[in-house]
Amino acid sequence: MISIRDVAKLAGVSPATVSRVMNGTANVDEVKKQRVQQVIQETGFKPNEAARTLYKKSAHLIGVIVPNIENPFFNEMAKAIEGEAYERGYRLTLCSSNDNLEKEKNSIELLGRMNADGIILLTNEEEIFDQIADARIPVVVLDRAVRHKNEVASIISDNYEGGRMGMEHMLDAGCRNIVAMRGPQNLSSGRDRYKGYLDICREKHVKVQFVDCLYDYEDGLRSTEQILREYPDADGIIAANDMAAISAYKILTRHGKRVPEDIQLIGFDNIIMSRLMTPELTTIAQPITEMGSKAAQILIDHIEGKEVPQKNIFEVKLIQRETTRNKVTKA
Amino acid sequence: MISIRDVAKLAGVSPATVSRVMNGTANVDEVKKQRVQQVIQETGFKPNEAARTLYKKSAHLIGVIVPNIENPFFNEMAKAIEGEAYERGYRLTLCSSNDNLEKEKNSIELLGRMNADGIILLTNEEEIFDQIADARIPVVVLDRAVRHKNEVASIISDNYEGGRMGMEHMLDAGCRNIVAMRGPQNLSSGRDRYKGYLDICREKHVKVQFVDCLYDYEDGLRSTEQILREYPDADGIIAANDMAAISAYKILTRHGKRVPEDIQLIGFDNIIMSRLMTPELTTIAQPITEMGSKAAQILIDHIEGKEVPQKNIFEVKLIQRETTRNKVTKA
DNA sequence: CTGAAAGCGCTTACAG
DNA sequence: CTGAAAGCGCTTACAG
Repeated sequence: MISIRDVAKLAGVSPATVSRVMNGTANVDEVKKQRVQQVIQETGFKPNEAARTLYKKSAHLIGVIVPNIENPFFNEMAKAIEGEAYERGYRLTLCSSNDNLEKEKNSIELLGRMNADGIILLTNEEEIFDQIADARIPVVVLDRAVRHKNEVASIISDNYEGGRMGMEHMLDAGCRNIVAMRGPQNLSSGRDRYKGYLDICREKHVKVQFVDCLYDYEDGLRSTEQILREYPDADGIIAANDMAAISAYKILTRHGKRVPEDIQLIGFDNIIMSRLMTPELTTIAQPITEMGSKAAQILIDHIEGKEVPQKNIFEVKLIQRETTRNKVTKA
Repeated sequence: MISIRDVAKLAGVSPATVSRVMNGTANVDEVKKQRVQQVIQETGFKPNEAARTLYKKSAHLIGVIVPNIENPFFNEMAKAIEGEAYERGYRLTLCSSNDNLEKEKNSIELLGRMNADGIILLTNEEEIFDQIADARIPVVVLDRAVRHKNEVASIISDNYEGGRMGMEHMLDAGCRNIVAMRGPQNLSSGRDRYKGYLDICREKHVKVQFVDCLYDYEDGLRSTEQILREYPDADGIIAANDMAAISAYKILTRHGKRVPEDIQLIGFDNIIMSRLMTPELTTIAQPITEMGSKAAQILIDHIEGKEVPQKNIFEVKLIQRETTRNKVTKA
């Protein structure tokens, strides 16, 4: 492999000068600069990042830790993060933790050893923050509201408002017997959505009816069965998220219920799949791509020494599609 | 940050000895070893990977380049790759190229500069191989049949046999007017699936009917419309892949066609979504996870100097679900 | 503007 | 078994 010394020799300058030309880090005599650039061209010299990293203690690397990269929600986030990071000259290294705390910890340790510049965290393990503090790497928390020392910022959408909007829409759509799936209560998104739902119930004097449900397909199946058992006359389901809504649609269909004629259904997130499925899913949209980009942007801004907003809350909005009916005017 | 010299000092040995203890690369006196390990424990010393990389010219890093990480197929592959790589002590850096050749090239160049040990390639840009040759990094090609110099191995499933199986199943299911979506002909998977379909047509004396279709949702929509226009009496569609089948289902439903009563539908790939959708999709399954793992395994084996099989072809199999009917016994 | 020198934090021949 | 030394390939004070 050709090194900076080789280039220097060929161009008749010192390695320091070559470095200065490459990085534009100081003025260099124009003709020498030309010569250096020419030699770089001709030899196809590529600087060794490891050497650079060793000196600068920065690998231009961002670690992204997601619970499961297969999940469309994280997946779309990851894509947005990757896009933004790439634009800014950072690479991304991925860890799909699969709820394996050991793996998460290992990944963070390794990130430290690799001189990663920052971490974007989409998981919720409290324990992990010690590890992060240890590695002394700035972290941006995405879709989670945690408070911790090296946390630079958090990016989240307005789940509370989304919870309200979902319930309001079901009421507007004419549902009179709504059951909510309450999302995981160890996550702020689950808590806030549920709180929004509750507040509308109170304001409109509607009975609170819910079952618990995780954010995944399997548990969506289970909890829909539970709803059908415990609330056989339900005419509306507010799913914990889109994935659970996909499960709900399947179970409802299995039981011969038509959506939205017999029972209406709303999701949360607006993952791509919600639009691909048939019927298309009504849902509360989080701006997933914007949130992912923002996370990368804020982290990199911070890495580069800029001042950065700590709390970043994105608006959600109702996207009405085919699993709920249009607003019915009261008789 | 604490370095190997600090550890050495505290343990009363030389840095070389600490290195030997950490890496188990030579015998070290038992009591010194104990002391070193103790100091490492107490100080929480973590070796700097950049320094190690600089010397060894290996970052224990694998680059994965996919056309689009959002696509469930690549996504599931990526997860499998990540899992295997992690087990073997390699990290993974991700590039979602979005069919941007420039980005792909940049990524590969950067991979070289970062001392990446290998690349797993899921894209099909011919041009890119020059870049790879330039970077002198071994590459394993996944789901693509390309032949090139630094290509260590290729992993692929038996698309030809899958093409045959799909068509045979449609015939068995009682279809008499089948239309195939012919996948992208610049990809071996598209060519081979189509070839399998053709051969069954010939063997069974069935008319060849097809439209062209890319592997994505949008084009699936378009090409299904085309089928309905050009072959209004079709009673079976062989989709280019599962994603296109998802589109087809939507368009068919829009046109008031029931699946499988009026028209039967089969996909290809067995992405997770094919099982989540309602009705569940009949499809030809590729062992996506196994293929991803294998790719990582083979690449790492090669990196570590082992001999490795060049061609790796995985079997496909029919998974009959709800969009086709059971075998009808001939009258 | 520019080069010689030191240093980033490891690893591994080389001697002993 | 073990340490001193050199080297991996850069970057940046420091002098001039």
